Amino acid sequence: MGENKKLLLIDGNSVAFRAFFALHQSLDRFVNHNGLHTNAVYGFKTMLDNIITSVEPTHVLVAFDAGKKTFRNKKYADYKGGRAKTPTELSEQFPYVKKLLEAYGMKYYELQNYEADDIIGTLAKQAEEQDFETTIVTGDRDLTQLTTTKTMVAVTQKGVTEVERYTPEHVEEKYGLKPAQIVDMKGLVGDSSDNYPGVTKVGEKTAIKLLKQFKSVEGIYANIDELKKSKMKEHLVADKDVAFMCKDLAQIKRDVPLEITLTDTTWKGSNEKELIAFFQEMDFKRFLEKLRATTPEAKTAQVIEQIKFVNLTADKLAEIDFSNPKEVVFYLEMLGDNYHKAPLVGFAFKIEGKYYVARNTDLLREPKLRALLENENVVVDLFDGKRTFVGLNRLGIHLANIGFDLLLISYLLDTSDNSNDLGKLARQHNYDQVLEDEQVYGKGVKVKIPEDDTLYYSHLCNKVRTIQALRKTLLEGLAKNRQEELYDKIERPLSLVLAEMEIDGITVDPQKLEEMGSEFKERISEIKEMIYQEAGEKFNLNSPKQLGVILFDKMKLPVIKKTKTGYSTAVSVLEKLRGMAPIIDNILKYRQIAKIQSTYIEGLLKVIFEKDSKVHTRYTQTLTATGRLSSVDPNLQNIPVRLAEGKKIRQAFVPRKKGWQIFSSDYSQIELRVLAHISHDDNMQAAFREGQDIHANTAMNIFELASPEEVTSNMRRQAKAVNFGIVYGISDYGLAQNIGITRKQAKEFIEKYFRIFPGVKKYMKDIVEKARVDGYVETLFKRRRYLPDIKSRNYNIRSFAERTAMNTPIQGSAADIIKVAMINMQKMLKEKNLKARMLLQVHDELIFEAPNEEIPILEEIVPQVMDAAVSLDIPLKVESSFGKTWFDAK
DNA sequence: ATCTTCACG
DNA sequence: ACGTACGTGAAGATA
Repeated sequence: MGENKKLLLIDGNSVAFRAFFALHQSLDRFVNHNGLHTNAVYGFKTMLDNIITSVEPTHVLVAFDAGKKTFRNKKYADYKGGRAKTPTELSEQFPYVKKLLEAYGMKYYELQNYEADDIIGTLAKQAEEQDFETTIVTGDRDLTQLTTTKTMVAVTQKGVTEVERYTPEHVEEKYGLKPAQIVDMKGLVGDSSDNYPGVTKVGEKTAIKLLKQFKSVEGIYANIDELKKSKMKEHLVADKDVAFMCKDLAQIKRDVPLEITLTDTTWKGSNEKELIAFFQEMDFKRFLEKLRATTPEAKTAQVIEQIKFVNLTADKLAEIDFSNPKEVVFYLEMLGDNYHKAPLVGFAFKIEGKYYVARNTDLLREPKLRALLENENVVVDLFDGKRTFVGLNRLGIHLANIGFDLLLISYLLDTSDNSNDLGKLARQHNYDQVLEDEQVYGKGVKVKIPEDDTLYYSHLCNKVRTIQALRKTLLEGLAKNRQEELYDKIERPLSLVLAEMEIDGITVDPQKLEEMGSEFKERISEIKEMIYQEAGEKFNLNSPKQLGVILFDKMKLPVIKKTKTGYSTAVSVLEKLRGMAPIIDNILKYRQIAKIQSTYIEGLLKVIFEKDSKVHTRYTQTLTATGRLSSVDPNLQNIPVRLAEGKKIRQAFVPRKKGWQIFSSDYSQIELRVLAHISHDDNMQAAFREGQDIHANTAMNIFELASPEEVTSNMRRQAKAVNFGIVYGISDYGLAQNIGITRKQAKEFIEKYFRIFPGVKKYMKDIVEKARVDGYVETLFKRRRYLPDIKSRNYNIRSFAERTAMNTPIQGSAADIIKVAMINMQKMLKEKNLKARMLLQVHDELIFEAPNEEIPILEEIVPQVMDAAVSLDIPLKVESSFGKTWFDAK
């Protein structure tokens, strides 16, 4: 029986200290939702996992120091004196380290008047007598004195994951001493962190030499006369009392009157449920996921209270009377991301306290249910209103009144944590009575709806319950942030506007794409041939790695930039190599056309819906950190426009009917106008009020010109880059890179800029300061972005957060403005009974299709509505155009 | 899954 | 001294 007993003893304080300082540089990133620092807990946990894996203990005890004073202070009042106070960021974590241990099912112990060392020493001795194999983990090398053939001491290295294992052999090898002599060495050398001095001028080297000769402190003094006359001898004689006292202090006690026995330290493993709860409290998301993924028991360990539900059928529906419901919580399930075509596989709802659930979504078309969803007086709470609206629309049902949208509100509360999975998101709000879809449906190619009714129906009902459970807290959060208006007046109505735009889709002419495709295909193979000729071999042109070998190894062209994995072959690099070899121009041309071909011709063709020859993008409303939309499947916000070849793609985007036009309006320099508004900069505001060309104006100022006529196109181009730089949170380096000037020149530009626009300079300073104080920045409409990195000690991380602080209110407010315009625009089109449809949003422009006869109306009302979206200190400016394709609307 | 590149505002 | 512009999505290669 004896040979299997393995005891693990951990010096809790020492390991927590090590963990804390090992992760000190990322202190700011380890903060949970309650503002608690968690780096030491995290490091401690990592250490525990490692040591458990390697030791596989049967018994565990974690010892802590109890209070400040111990018996050693009676012997030496200054023991551990002059120590810097434990940082509060660490001391606040000790209770949670203990909580972690409880979840791990590990005993911990502390005893007044003794240090953790002494508890460990005592138990190690007992373990020795009872034939345990013992491992001691600590950050303190003093404990190596406890090393024996049956007791190994693992001392944490720089981090906490690596340890140095001390066996008697290793001690011998490292110091040339027996473990028991470590105390003698301490007595001679002293310990600055424990604040006892040792013998003057005796360090580790001298101490070891002496101990090799005389075995112990006692031995040294018994034979002190044998030593030759030396300064060292004088010190030894003078500090004799000190040496004995220090040895005594360093000696770990092995007979502490413990109230626990080794039997009490028996370890039976961790409590999964408690661990999950604990990780949730700490916001240890990766550990949580790992736990769920790797331990099958974890799934069952998470107790989810079973919901009683009615499995709805047409027959049962007939018996139910939804007398006069005011409110319903509803969830529609689809299998797949693309809700324009994903199979509708089930639904669940709660009404008047009861849950109903079914697989067959056709039931929703039954008059009773349809009436419920289409009733304007019934508020429907849900998760992802846009998705639900589009899904129901496919059943011919028009969802009338959305109340609480869990996904949308969760995003508004914190734009940076934006999961689209209900279960994942619920856990972020500390609610765990629902699984993630991946856990129920699987992932990758194996995704499927469970055949087991109870399992599946419970999951759907759990989702409904989650929506209801989180409603109150999240709405309170919204109120606390004063974001009710942002939700009620902007995001919620916008979700429906977007739904309609997505459902409408935009017509794409596949023949046109095919036509262009075959043309590009020919050119690609021509250029390819030329490149292979010049390279002298064939290779995969799409591989930056292989291209790098050709250019930099074979052709010996100069390396301009490297990436993590090798040579960079990006455009900026190739441009610098231009003229050195004709191959470069061909590569650039190849890249340009290959991109158009693969992404925009082939890519777009793949996503055209057969039945209507349209593409139906999805706008992600809850993704970007700034409040912008994004567009996927296909992305219609990055259709080429800058270069002539790519721009042709736009010829394939056509109106849905003959005799219709594509109409487009865009905000001119909206971000700079927003900046002029929020910075209150007089000069910038004046420039906009006077309707000046802002970039030319900037050029005049930074180049100190007397009149606008002196502004050359190059000056204007550079000034424009400066303006962009300002919006992005300027740095001299970035600007220099961008316009190919020296960093010094860039710096001068920026300084001049700030002299001309002092209000802007002040804004930049103030907003960074605000972010530091509040922890977040806001847009005009109170959209919020948290910036914890702004306090980072890491220059790069902090600088990035500072630029973000400057940029987000600008980019985000511009996003707010166009969102308002979209809502008003859609309303206007309906009120005026126009056939025109709003189809696309590309950050600062709106794209419509309309019959010819409505074009003059749009020309009037679209700019009007966009203009009036918000009232700033300065006017907004909107420019419009139209044509028979998107290409022609320029 | 991650990296690199490149399309857009 | 540090080493970047802000915000996105898609394709293809490579591990």
